Order: sequence, then structure tokens, then C-alpha cells
Amino acid sequence: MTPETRSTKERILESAIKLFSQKGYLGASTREIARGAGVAEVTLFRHFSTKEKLFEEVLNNYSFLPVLKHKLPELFNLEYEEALFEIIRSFLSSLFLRKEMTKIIKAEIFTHPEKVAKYVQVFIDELYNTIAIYFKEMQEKGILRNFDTRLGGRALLGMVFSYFEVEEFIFQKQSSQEDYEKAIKEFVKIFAKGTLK
Amino acid sequence: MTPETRSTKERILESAIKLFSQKGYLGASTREIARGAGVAEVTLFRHFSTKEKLFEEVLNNYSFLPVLKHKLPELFNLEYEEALFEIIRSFLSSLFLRKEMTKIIKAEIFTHPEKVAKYVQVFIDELYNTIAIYFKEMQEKGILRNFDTRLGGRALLGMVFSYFEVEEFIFQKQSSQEDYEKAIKEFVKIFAKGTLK
Amino acid sequence: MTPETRSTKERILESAIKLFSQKGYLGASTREIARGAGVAEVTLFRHFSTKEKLFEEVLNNYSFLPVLKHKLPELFNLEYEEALFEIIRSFLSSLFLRKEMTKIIKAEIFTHPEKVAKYVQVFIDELYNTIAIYFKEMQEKGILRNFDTRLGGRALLGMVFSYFEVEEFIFQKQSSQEDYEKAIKEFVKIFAKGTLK
Amino acid sequence: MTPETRSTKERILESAIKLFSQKGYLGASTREIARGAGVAEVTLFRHFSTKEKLFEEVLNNYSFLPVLKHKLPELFNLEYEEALFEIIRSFLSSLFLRKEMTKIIKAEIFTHPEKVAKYVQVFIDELYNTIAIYFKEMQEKGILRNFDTRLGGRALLGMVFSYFEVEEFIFQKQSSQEDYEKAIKEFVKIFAKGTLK
DNA sequence: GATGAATGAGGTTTCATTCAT
DNA sequence: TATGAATGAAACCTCATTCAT
Repeated sequence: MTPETRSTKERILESAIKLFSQKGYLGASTREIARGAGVAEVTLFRHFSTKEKLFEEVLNNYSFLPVLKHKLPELFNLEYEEALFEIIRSFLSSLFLRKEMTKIIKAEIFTHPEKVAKYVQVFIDELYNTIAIYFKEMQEKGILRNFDTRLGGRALLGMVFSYFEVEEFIFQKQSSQEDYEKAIKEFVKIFAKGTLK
Repeated sequence: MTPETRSTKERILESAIKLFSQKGYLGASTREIARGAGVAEVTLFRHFSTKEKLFEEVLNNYSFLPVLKHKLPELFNLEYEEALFEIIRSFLSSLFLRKEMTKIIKAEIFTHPEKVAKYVQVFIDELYNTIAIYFKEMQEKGILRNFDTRLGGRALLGMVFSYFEVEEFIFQKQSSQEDYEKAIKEFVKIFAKGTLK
Repeated sequence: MTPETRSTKERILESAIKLFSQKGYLGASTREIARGAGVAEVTLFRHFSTKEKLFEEVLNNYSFLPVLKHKLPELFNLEYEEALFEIIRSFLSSLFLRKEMTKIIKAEIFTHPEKVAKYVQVFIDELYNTIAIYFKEMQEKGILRNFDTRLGGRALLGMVFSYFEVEEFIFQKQSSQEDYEKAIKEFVKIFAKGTLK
Repeated sequence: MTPETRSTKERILESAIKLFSQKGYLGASTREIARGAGVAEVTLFRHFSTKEKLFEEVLNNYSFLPVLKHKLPELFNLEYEEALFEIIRSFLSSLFLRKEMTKIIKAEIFTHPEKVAKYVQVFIDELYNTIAIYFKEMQEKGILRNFDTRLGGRALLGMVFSYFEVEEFIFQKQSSQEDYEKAIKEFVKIFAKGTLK
């Protein structure tokens, strides 16, 4: 192994994601990214023929996807409110893990819609559908009242995501675990009461 | 109005907001902005000594603020669900009117936190507080159950804002009036049932 | 008037033609060209949006064209051999005047065929036709024997141009006026004897 | 022959001559040349320490030289016009065979005079002298009139070379065999009539 | 108040070449 | 012999900004 355990390509990708999230696609220069990875600027271009291509690979290499899907079965073993907690917790932890990617997506979705939007659409769609499936089964079991399950999912995640956005990106106030717990508890109560039979 | 009714400064500001929202702060060059306003590049610098200053003036000139506050009194004349509809409608129409500014804020909040974040914080805070006041009174009237009113407000607006974001910016699917109506109806039902006594 | 009599644009064009002819299109950097014109590199790009565009303007600004055409009438007043001398002299002096352009054309015709070839084609074609007209009339007057007049023109100019090429570009031996005179005399004799009745 | 019969070095040389003739010395990158030869870029540098050295070897490996010299004796067995045809044909076929080298020489003679010019000088000189010898003997036999034999050679080849240049490089019009035959016939007629006693 | 002309600094990308294997 | 990985230097070009009018 070389003295650096990660491969050059990986180091560049990491430096890129870090700088893109801090300064945006245009603000992060290839020179900086290369320096951040400890390589010469040319080396970056040997690995990613273009800054655009580097950007695409950043998007592709940090998949959001399969967060919730495989947790679906175990949700049915939980009480409704517990299941909602579990959904939110898994969603939030995914957001925190990929906070930098979230920044990139939010910032670049207007300037690179073809790339960014398409990339997020898949994730979002899958997420909504997964939750919708859970709600539908809960309706069929007679536990939940009748409502559009996909919109229900969007409502639940919307509350959470908006809270996350505002706390982290707008107020930027390193919110405590407790703040989050309190908010989630309130959201779950409202949503549960609002959807149970 | 004829195109030349607006002052040069206004034309530059309009061109700036348009281009900033399309290409981001860095992506929109002063040359383009000037061309968009039909003036020479230098003229832009006569009016705004710096690109940064232009950006600040863009932020300052398009205030989000007083959307909901002065509607507060009339909310109490409405039935609860109707009041929720009214809140959402006024919030949404404000978003649509300032869609371009919303883009700018979302895209630049990471690269210009001092300017953008502070600017939004005031608006958001005011908004949450206004709604909280409404909920608190409704609780005191014994109509609503006990819950953290500010978090309640954040839940309600979160659902709506998230829906708006996803429809307009991620799926970009010129959603119909009906789509929105349907979603709002579902959100209101969930939220109302979840917060009524 | 500014201290420099020639305009900035002209100075850049002159510097460009000089360096293109010395180092070729790729070998002459925009930095050098700008320095040669005494301006900053950016200034070059304000005047010629692109290096390619600069190259095109170099081609367009140094027209070869109307060398022989307007001399046509007076050729008929001369004796045949004298007319041939006149044709060659005017052709050669045009070549010497535009020696640098000739270099550029010869060097770049393979790498920029669309631009360079088309540019020369017009000139060459016009030239051949002009001479052909002279020969045709001389045939009709019964002075010259029957031959393909256009090919005749190409033969005459071919001898001269080849001589010029080899002397100036291959042997590079600052050939004396006398060398040229001697060669031309020989060429004229051969061609005249070869085409007279 | 199978593609791999040629040695690596030969493959690189062939790729080089092809790309130099298409894009010029500067325009053809070592990367492309290596790719064209099916080897890694470094391998090219193993064989030719420098791009310059590669260029020199390209020049040295494709000698123009002994085209006409050994045909000299048989020229005397032919009638004059036939001999002229033969000279031209052998010259032209040599040009066509080495069309790519001709391009390289024409394009690079200004930027690499030391290398290219010297290389061509030898060939040209030899060529002129060979023809001069033929003419001289023909004069001594009393068949040709008195004229500078070397200039005569230059006249003859000049017509042909110029025709070749214009057809192939300027008009680029895949000229038919007949076009060439017709032109040559005309040239020979003019030249023969112009030099016979 | 408005501008045409000019610019230093810095952007991304390509070049020929070297190193280590 | 052949190569994958890395590089300093330099290419073209764009940026926000200033100067003189």
C-alpha cells in the first residue's frame, strides 16, 4: 500500500465534495480541489477529464438511496408512533450523514438541473413510494384512516426536512439532540393523531 | 408601462435578480447583467460599486416580510380549517411571487451565509411567530389541544414548503392548480385533525 | 491622436501576422501577440473574441486580390514578351509584399483548410482567369497558337511561384535581383517560344 | 501482413507521419501519436527521447531522394517529348507517394528551417542537377536550343509542382487521372516547343 | 449619468515529459 | 520492453474592476 491508504481518485473526490459544498460548483476551483487532495492539478484532470465530469462522479459516488426500503418489514412490528419515529430517525440520520451532499444539491439544482435534479428525483420518488407502501398496508389493516398515502408521506417528511433545513442551514445553530427530539415528538404526535382512524 | 419608465438602477436590479436566480451569484457575470439591463458594464459599477454590493441590494430590495402578519386578525373570523387554508394560500402565493428570490436564497445561503442567512432568518422567525400567535389564541379558546405552537407552525409550513420545493425545483413539473389544491387539502386535514382537541 | 498612431486593433493584427508567419498558428501564443502589440492579453480578446477569430481577421485584412485584373488593358499595348514580363513582375511583387501572408497560408492550409483554402481559392481562381482572358484574346488576334489558356496561365505562374518558393523558403538565400531577372528571362523565353504561333 | 508485423518503433513513426501531416508538428500531441500507434505515451519516449527527435526521425526515415537519377540513362532512348513525360510522371508519382511528407515539409519549413529546409535542399538540388544533365546532353546533341539548363529544369518541375499543389492542397478536388494527363500534355507541349531548336 | 477601452488575477485544460515498477 | 500515475509550465479565455472622457 502507498503511504496514503485511500486511492488518489478517492482523495480527489473527497476534496471535491468538501469544497463544492463549501463554495459551490463555480466557487471551488480545480486548483483548490487538487491541493486539498494533495495532488497536482493535472492529476485531477487525468482522473476526471473535466470539472463537470468530476461533479457528476461526486453525485454518483455518494448515493442517497437505500435508506428506508430494507427497513420496511420491521416497521410493521412496531406500534404506529414508534414506526413514525423510526422512519424519521432513519431519514434524519441519512440527512446528517450526507449533509455536505445535501448542500451541494440544494445549491446546484438550479444551475445544473439536468444532472442534479434527475439524480435527486430517483431518490425522492423511491422514498415517497416506500413510505406510501407502509401507510397503505396500515390502512388496509384498518389502523389508519383513509388519505392519499403518498401525500401523507410527503407531509411527514416535509415537516422533518424543513425543520432540518431551517435549523442547519438558515439558523445554523448546531441544534442539540434534545431540540430535535422535541420537534420530532411534536411532529409525530400531530401526524399520528391526524392520520389514525 | 413603457420599458424605459424604470430607472437604470431598477433595470439593473431586475436583470441581476433574474440572472442570479438562473445561474447563481458566481455564474452570472456583471457583463451579462449589464447587457440584460441594456446598459454598459461600467454603468453597473457606477450604481453598485461592487458585485457584492449589487447582490446585497438585490436581497434588500425584494423583501419577503409582511405577508401574513396583517392578515392575523381576520383569521379568527374563519373556521379552523378555513384559517389553515388561508395561511397556506398566503404563504404559497408569496413563494410563487418570489420564486426567483427563493432560488437565490437556496443557492447562495452556503456561500454567503452572513448576508443571506441573516436576511432570511428575520423573515422566517417573524413568520413562525405570527402563526404561533394564532395557534396560541386558538388553544386559549379551547379549540386546539395543547402543543408547542411554534413547532406546530413549523410543521404546517414545512409540509407546504417541502411540497413547493419538490414540485417546483426537483420535479420541475409545472404542477397544476389542482395538484396543489389536492395536496393542501390533504395537509390541512392531517394537520387539523392532529391539532384539534 | 494617441501617442501610437495606429489603432490598438491594427497593432494587434500586425503583431499577429508577424508571429503567425514566424511560428505558425499554434506556435504563436496570444500572450506573445499581445506583448508584440504592446497591450495586455485581455485586450486582444476584447478586440477578437477568439484566437480563431483573430486568425480569420488576419486573413481577411490582407487581401491578395486585385493585383493583375486592372492591369489587363495595358497588357495589350505591350509586345508579347513584354506583357509576360509585366504579368510575372506584378505577380512577384505581390508575393514579396505579402511574403508573410504567403508563409501563413502555406503553413496553415492543412490544419485550417476551411478557412485558408477557401480564402486562397478565390484569389487563385481570379488570377488564373485574368491571365486566361489575356491569352484568349492573343489567340483570337492570331498571335498565339492554340492551347488551353487556363492551363497556360497555370504553367507560367507555376514556374515563377515555384522559383519564388524554392529561393525564399527552401534555399532561403536572399536571392539577388539579378538572379530573379535571369530566371524570369529564361522562363519568359521558354514560355513565349512555346506558345507563339 | 498482420498489423503486428511492424515493430513498435515503426508503428509510432507511421502514426507520427500521419498526424504531423494532418495537424502539424504542434497540433499533433504525443498522446495522440502514441494512441494511433497503439502504445502508451511513455513508450513513445522510450523510443524517441523527445518529440523533436521523433520529428527528425520522421524526416530521416522517409527519404525522397533517388527518384530520377537512375532513370537518367533510359531517358536518352526516348523521343524528347516522351522523355519529358517520363520525367514528369516519375516526379509526380513520387509526390503522390509521399503526399503526407510533402504536407509536413510545406507546413513546418518555417518553424523548423534548420531541420526541414536542409533536408529538402539536398533532394531538390539533386533533382535539378539530374534534369540539368539530361538537358545539357540534349543541347550538345543539337536537339535543344541554348538555355540555362538548371533553370529549364526548374521551369518544367515548377509548372508540375505548382499544378500538384493547387489541385491537391488548395482546391482539394480529388482531380482525375485525366485532368492530370491533360495538364501534363499541355505543359509538355509548351515546354518542348519552348526549348527545342 | 453614462461609456469604450483597457487590465491583473485567476479560471480550466493540454502539453511534453519523468518516476517507479 | 512497456507502462500507469504523476507533474510544471503554459495554453486560451473570462472575471470584476478602473481610467479617461
